[in-house]
Amino acid sequence: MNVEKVIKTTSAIPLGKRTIIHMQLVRNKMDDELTNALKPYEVSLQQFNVLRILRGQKGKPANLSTLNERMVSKMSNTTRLVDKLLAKDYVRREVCAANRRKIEIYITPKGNAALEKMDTAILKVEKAILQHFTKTELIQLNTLLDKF
Amino acid sequence: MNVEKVIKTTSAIPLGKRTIIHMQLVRNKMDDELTNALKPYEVSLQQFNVLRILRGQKGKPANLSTLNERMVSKMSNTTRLVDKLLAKDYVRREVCAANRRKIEIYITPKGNAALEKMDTAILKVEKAILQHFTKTELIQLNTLLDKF
DNA sequence: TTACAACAATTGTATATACAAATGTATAGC
DNA sequence: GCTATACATTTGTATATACAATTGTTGTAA
Repeated sequence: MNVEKVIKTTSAIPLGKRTIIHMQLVRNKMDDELTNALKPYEVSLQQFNVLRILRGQKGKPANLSTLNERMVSKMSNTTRLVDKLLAKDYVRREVCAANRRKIEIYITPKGNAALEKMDTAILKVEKAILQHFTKTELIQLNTLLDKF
Repeated sequence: MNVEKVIKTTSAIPLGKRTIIHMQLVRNKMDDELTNALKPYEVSLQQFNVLRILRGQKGKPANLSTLNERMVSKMSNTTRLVDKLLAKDYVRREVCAANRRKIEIYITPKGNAALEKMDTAILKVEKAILQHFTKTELIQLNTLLDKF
């Protein structure tokens, strides 16, 4: 992906600015492709992320603030996001018996089954996105990203 | 920035997935900081981007589809974005005489003056974001990003 | 010249997100 | 036990974005 071509500019961009724009362009592209892959399953990237977190709990519930902490893109409004998953029967919510302020959220078998299908679609896109990278390059990239 | 810490997970993430998450995290962070830097000027990152494009036109107007092509994050609704800039007197819009379907958009002196102040704020944030990178590392990062 | 397709921008509508305020619950200090 | 404070979630509201349909304009081919 060439920055100058994508934003159709001829003038030279300073290295710092270029790097920042580059990061934005790549993430836009990634998000587009991931979102499209999820479209047939009618879940957003955020919802998919929450389902993955819940699966990672291995039966243990997660409450809203925990979900929010672990989400890739934090958002102020996890309640309404979970509402959407609830409407699809992908999650179950219960008031925590020990602390009635907390809400415990579980993934349902239906949610798990849907998630498995999404996994396949996502994995395919991930491979496509990273197809031009060798393992060494990916490690190198991760090392550089750590510096942010 | 450590992926595992940010999303508070202990389980190992496969290299590919980790890279993609990493990119998202970094861009979230960058966008947050850039958006905050622009907050005092009451413009969004998108609006700032449009102003910069218009300045780059050096007096020549840009129409909406041109703006959209050059924006870092393309969006379907450039009309309303320009409406906002218009409301602040940062831009001027005219129907193109040669092709009345087209709208010509110019940055105003007021827009230019505001943009200059924003530049300073943005430059400061850009430096902060990239403070841990050497020039060589930035070049290396850009080369890797080209592979997407 | 008229009919039709392509183009450029705008508008309508649904959905998503950000931010602040409100609700209900638990905890700590007196 | 009572009050104030902190906590966890929910709700209200404004703003942003995505997507489709519409409007007005131009170019073209019969």
